[in-house]
Amino acid sequence: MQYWLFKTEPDEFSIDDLQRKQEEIWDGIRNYQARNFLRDQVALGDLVFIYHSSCKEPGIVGIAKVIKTAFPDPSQFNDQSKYFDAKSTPDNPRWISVTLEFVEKLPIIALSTLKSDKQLESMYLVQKGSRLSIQPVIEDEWKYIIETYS
DNA sequence: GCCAACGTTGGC
DNA sequence: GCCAACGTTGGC
Repeated sequence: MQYWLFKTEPDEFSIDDLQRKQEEIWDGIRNYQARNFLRDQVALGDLVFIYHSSCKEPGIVGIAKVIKTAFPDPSQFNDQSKYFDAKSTPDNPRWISVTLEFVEKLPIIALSTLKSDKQLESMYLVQKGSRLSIQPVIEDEWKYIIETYS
């Protein structure tokens, strides 16, 4: 069992949207490091913190579960999509999606809270320059966050 | 809107 | 392969 943190902008797709739809193809990831995690490491049954970014109160807002692993991100072939990539072909897809299922909503665990917690100093999310939209969370961090803040 | 910290592109 | 210019992320 592995743990992850996926960022999303709530204006685009929020935890409430996921709760309403129950499952969602996680598309639009256009960063190679994040893509590599999706392609090579995200496994069936892994648990994911859903994180709201670029919004009034950034933070962890819920939990989801991986119910389908690496497949070509459909949006890269859709020329109507803002994620369309003309250089990607079905034979050699460049971008990868997984499907997430809603598990639960959490009372927001604010970025400022996580940042000020000494126990979480080494968490990737709070590192300077951390920008990855798909990032691993180590088991100790996951359990500590659940026990302390949910 | 600002800007630090990256990531990508493309000429050489 | 180097690196300047440009683009993006995302907190504040």
